[in-house]
Amino acid sequence: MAKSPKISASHETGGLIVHISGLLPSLSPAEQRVARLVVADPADAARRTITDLATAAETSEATVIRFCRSVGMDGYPQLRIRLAAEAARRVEPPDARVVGGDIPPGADLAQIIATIAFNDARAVEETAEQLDPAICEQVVEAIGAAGRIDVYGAGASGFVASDFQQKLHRIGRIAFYFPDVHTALTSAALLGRGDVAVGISHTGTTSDVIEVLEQARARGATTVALTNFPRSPIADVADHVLTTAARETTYRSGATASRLAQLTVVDCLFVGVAARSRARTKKALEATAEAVQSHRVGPGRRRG
Amino acid sequence: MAKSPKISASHETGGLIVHISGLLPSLSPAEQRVARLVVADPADAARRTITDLATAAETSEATVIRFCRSVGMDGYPQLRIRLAAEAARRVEPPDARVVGGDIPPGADLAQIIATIAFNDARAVEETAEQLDPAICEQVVEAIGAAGRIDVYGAGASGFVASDFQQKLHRIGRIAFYFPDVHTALTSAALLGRGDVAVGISHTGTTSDVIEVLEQARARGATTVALTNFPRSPIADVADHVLTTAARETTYRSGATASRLAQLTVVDCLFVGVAARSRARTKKALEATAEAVQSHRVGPGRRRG
DNA sequence: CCACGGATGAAACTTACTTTCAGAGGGCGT
DNA sequence: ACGCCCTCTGAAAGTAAGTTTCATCCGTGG
Repeated sequence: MAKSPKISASHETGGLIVHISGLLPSLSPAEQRVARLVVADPADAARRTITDLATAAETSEATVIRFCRSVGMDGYPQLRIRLAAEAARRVEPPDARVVGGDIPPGADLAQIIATIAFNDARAVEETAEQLDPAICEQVVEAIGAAGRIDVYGAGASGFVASDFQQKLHRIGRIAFYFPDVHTALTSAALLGRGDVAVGISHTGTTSDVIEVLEQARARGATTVALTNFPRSPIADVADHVLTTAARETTYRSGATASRLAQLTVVDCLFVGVAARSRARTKKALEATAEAVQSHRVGPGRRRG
Repeated sequence: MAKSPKISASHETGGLIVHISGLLPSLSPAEQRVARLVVADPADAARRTITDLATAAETSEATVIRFCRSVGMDGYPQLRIRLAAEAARRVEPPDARVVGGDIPPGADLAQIIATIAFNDARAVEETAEQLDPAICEQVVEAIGAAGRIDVYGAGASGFVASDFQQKLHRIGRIAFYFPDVHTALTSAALLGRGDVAVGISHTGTTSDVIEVLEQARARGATTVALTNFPRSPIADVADHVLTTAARETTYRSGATASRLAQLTVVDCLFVGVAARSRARTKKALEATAEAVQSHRVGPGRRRG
């Protein structure tokens, strides 16, 4: 019977529900009815108004307030918020997403979205984890000091290469990308000491890219490879090897996860280079942003 | 005209904060002040009373209510609860990685990598969370049944557009991408009922893309917009609006996070379309893979 | 049996939330 | 340029929610 109201409930950012169940026997009957409702479905309780909850517990609002105080809350709104938070936290992670696996034949869009997003996000995170900052640093240094940067890539990796080129260009670096192998070879032949050549190939076996990188290296340029497989042939012709960490789902050989991983690496390099010369970079970025301004229309608030 | 597209506000069980940031530019100034407070610290906002929040945002309670309605809530209490839930669910990043924020001036490569990867992964996850499967389904249906698909995008979004085109093409769909506005317009003019036009623009304000999409729609094609801002002008010319959820770091206006988010959406659509006709798709993929085989060298693929 | 004290709900009260309304300001067509 | 219209905005009125007070009820111990 010994009843001590207002149990110090200071620290439980977490187990509010647990805390309440613990206090349950020490509560008065009417308060217990409230408590049971709350414990049974916190999320639902959070949605109710105090009057509503009181009615559901077959008691008065006053008792609900007393209950709030009994479990250490200031008042009903605070309880509500805590309950909402609590309920949100105990949401189980969505159902079985096959890591790196294939999409099941009968999958609906929701499943597909969950699976893809999961794998994509994983690829990005894991790539970042295994990326060697020291090597990145060297590459950033080289690019930052380069007279000229060539970026090579074929097929899917071509997009990434092109993207990198555009980014570098945008901050005032002299960078090139060539969709065509022959042109790329020509360009590589004109590189020299102090220049940088970046070859991107997911498999690391794309002969075109390897060939071009080889040429660049022979001319004295610093060569960088970006691939998912560190011991693939492309590594043999690169001074610095950066790796992605994508486990590709067979079905989508469009290789999106790997491309996202590549883009992340490219982005890191880009920011690294940009950070080296902040002022100059900022100016360049602003100038380029301004340049496309006339091709934008007003923000357009619709909503009748 | 006035076929108003469905803004996927319905499906936000998850990314309320993200949803709000997407809507931010379409809000009125006073509401934006409120929104910014909310986005900056949801947990704190949930603790405040409406009067308190209004004061903090230097506006009136009425505006806060308007804000609640603008983002799809019934009223302030509901917003509070949702915010509390949201805040509880999000695990704070261990060290000070400024979410969506800028890279600190003195940052070393390791920090840069961590920050970028975090934001990139976040963008992918949050995009998937708020993506409406029902709308995706409609888009997939349309594309699957389309006689022809045009994909439009300018600048950074151009890469994504081009990527989507390539993917569709690879599974045997008739798809086009045009780097040039005039060519794109010409193509759009030749679309008709049953065809699909996809416009990609992060800001949703790229006039070139909007114009082309408008043209396509006028010719009877089904139009799809992919943007970060659901109430931007591009939404007005689209039958279906798909949204990404990237909070862009100012420094890297290369807009990588948003591009990753876009690629994720594109990938979902791609897999969705591919899944519709599995056998045919698989055959096409294998054929295209074989075609580039001769451009691959040696063993490469270590690790199994 | 009465005095006492905790438990409880009705009602008064306060605070928070919501709606209404009119003024300010900005854009657009004439 | 002018005036119209439409949107944004906060003040104030109005409503609903939350909180306090207090009288009552009921069981308990003197």
